[in-house]
Amino acid sequence: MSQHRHPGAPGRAGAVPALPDLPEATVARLPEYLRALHNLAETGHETVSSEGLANAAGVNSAKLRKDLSHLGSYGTRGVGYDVGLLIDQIEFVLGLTQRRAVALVGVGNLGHALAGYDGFASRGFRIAALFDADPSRVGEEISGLTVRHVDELPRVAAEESISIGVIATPASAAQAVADQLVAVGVTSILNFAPCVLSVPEGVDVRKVDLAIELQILSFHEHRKASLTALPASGGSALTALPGGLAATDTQEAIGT
Amino acid sequence: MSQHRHPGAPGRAGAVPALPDLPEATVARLPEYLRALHNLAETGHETVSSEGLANAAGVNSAKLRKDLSHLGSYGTRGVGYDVGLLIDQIEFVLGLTQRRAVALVGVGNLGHALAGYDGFASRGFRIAALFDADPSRVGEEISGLTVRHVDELPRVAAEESISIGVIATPASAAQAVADQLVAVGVTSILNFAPCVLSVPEGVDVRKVDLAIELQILSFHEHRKASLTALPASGGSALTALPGGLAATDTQEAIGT
DNA sequence: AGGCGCTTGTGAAGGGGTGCACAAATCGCG
DNA sequence: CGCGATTTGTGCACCCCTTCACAAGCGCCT
Repeated sequence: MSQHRHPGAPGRAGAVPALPDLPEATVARLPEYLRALHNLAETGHETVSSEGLANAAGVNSAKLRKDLSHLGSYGTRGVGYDVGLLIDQIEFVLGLTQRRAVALVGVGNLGHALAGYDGFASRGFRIAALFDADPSRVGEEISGLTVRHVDELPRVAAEESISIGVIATPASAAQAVADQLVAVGVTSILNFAPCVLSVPEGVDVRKVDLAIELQILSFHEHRKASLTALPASGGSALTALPGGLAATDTQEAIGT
Repeated sequence: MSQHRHPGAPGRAGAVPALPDLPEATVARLPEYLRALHNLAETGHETVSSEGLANAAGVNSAKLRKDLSHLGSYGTRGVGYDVGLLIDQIEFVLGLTQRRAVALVGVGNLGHALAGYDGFASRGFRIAALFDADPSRVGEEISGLTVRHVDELPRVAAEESISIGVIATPASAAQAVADQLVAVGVTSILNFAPCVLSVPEGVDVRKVDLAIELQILSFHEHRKASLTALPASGGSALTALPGGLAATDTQEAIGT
């Protein structure tokens, strides 16, 4: 692999640039490894082999080794990886050494659930503020936080250092909210509204659309149904799956 | 809902299987196109160019054309695509001509929100039943549905034809629920629990992990921050990493 | 009728990701 | 102290996907 570094490191040999630029696919898997590692740590494991960790994370072991090699992590040949060390490394690379503040806009059905979701807190995030445009919702208390009007966003952003904005509004309001978030300096947005957001360069948007996931499953369901209605010998789609590796091939690549 | 319009069905006798097998990446984008098309239809558009639709869906126009060509859809050169026709074609391919029944297991924080999410109903799905293992939750009414105990799943599955199972339980319960779903014949599962599910071949699992999305954003946020604070500052946070990311290995082979 | 502008559909090139297979490295044990 | 068992790190080949660029097709206008 050509280890081309950024063009701006002339003199210094050995001076390591800020972060290795990881393949996007690797980045998407690191959180999964991290979760598996925490499980292992809690059950008392001190080291783990690539095979074991890959298994726990639901991926191929070669892929896992390549992923970890990208971030320069050293395992020990013949032994495996040090669980604690690996956790620290991945958390550092993912920028989780600081607890990031999240602003959640839209406390409807979904927003309520997100505000109360303890999976955020347990994995390095802190919901710092809740917003809604509906005056009748402002003032409501959810999970110890008071809902504020979205117009207060600038003031709150000045106090707290908002790292990520989460949009859980109806689609019709999402773009306006995104604009407001960008205006107060938020450069990472997680969008639950079913619509395309346009944002300036340098702002990252990830989208989660619950209905889309169902529609993708629906496609496979439809395909499976149309296959069983096909050839003779009652083979059924289960035995007729193509290629060698039919198992769990959907369990990945969400997003991008 | 519309009729049965199989792409290329008339005239071609048996040579073509019921469904073209689309690239997975294409399948994942079709729902996005569908949503954009519905928006266009509501605003009175009868046709749309690949450029226009690609724009509305947030993708490259060449990619969109290739995607649509995969499902045999005809646009008209010089004009574009017929919006209504394209909607029918995509809905057929995705298996949305029937309204699919969804069983939701786990009515905690997230499950509540999913049960009330109207984005499902508006896009071809019907939540047919709610389940939970907690007896204190059984009997509760949510969005017009009564929560039943998860042990009733077999009986309900016998009445309703469950197409997709959604798991919104804690991670500790997810595998058991998945097993139960598989046992009653569900072959598509959407998993919100942060864990890896193992299922038999032929069962599709898609996973949505809200915290993972935040962690991916956190990575990019971290990277952006480390880039702006770049050149002369030798230290950076790198040295804070236990074990160090000493990627100083110049182990490049002699190649070329 | 014929030409012109617009748009689709696709061949081909390039990039990225995946998985295999193996050499290199490390540990434990005799 | 050296050997074998074990496991990492990675070169390589393959495959999928993306993107460009362009010929072919269609409607409209003259």
